[in-house]
Amino acid sequence: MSDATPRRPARRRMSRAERERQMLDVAEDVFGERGYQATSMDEIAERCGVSKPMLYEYFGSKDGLLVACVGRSKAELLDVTQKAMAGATTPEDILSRGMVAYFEFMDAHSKSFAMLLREPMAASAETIEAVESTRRQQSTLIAGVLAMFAPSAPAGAVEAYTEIIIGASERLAQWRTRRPEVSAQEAARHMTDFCRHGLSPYLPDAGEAGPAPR
Amino acid sequence: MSDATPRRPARRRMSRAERERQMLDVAEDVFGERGYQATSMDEIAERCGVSKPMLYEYFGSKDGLLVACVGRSKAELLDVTQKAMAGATTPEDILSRGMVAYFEFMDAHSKSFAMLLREPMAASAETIEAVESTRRQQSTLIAGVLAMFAPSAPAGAVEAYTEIIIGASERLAQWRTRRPEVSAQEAARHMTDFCRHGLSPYLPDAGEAGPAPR
DNA sequence: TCGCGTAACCTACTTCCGGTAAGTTACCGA
DNA sequence: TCGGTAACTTACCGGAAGTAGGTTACGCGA
Repeated sequence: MSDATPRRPARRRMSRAERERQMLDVAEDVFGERGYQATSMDEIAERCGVSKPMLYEYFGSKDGLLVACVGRSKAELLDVTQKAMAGATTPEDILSRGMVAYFEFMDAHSKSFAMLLREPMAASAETIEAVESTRRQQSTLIAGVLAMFAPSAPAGAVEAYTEIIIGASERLAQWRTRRPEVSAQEAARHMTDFCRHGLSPYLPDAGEAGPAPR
Repeated sequence: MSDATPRRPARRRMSRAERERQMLDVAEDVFGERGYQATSMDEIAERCGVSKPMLYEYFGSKDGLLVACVGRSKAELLDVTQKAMAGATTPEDILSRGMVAYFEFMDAHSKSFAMLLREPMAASAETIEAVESTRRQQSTLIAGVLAMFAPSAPAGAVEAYTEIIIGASERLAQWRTRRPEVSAQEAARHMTDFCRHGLSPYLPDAGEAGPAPR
């Protein structure tokens, strides 16, 4: 009556690499569902069909697990955005394609990335550093594009503009999680329009075009 | 040898309002120093010269305490930015003064606000909501300005631009914590320049001015 | 096909911290 | 001076991160 099923259907042994990938998949899901704080290592372990010490064997700590998740996505994000920008020629096109790829990546990882943008926090300096490192990676990409197409811009401005673009992109990505009817293309268009001309088309003429004076 | 001092110098009774203010001051400090996660309620209690249950008496939970801190700053931020913008007339001036006030506010609360921007997360939905509420407050302010000076802009764009400005501001504020040599005025100027004309002054002509086509 | 080394895995614990129940002290007004 | 109440405390609970040490099963050579 009791154990007609030996109760060991899903629990099979796996190689290190295989188990590691599974753990990362599960962790990304659970972190995305519950948020970092509310996620317990026991739950991740259980969903993996494995006991808690295995997670510590593989990732050292709860932070370590999150950092590993971030690290995996980081590589993917760079790959996706770089490939998207590769085909373009004009600055507008580069920015536009890059932004579309960025927003589409966020769609694919919406749950877990929304968490990262919303709550990078909780955790250790290491986690923050991992997220910042992802930002730096994207910043480098953007700064390169800016330097290439706007060689006349002062260095300080390039750096500031890079930060502006990063911050704006992340905020727009979060906004889209609350406004799912806004497509990745629309969001990217808002972004490129704003970057291209800023608010000048809508403002009363006060100084016309040309590099900002003073 | 042991207790020549009766060891009760700071520990005095206080009225509810007085104690509450002190707790918020201490909590803002400690959260700013250690980050949310790494801060223990015991430490805040000790620094207040009071026992832990008092904190729970006053704020209900660790989250509640953080939310109260955020709430207090929220009012101050709105006040400061609104007052700064009051004297201006042109859109550029409004934006510029608002941004300077914002960055100066961040300087004054640098530790704790850097934490909020860096790690809004850790905590509950309530905490996130408190931070988002602060953003909404500032968004309303910005959207109002946009609507007033750019009535021709489509509604969808206004909303998106508001998000862009919020995200960009926060990111620039964080950037300044790593680049202390950048003054609030400089950062504000980068922001206003970018908003006014975007990248167009630096880009090769591809379509001139006018509202973004397509 | 038998054994044996090792990599995958588990049970059972400690510690730390958020949160709470129930009791104690000191101020204030009558 | 004395009682009521607001401010405050000690001493605890439960849950989750992290760990020590032992166990199982798979691969592989003889």
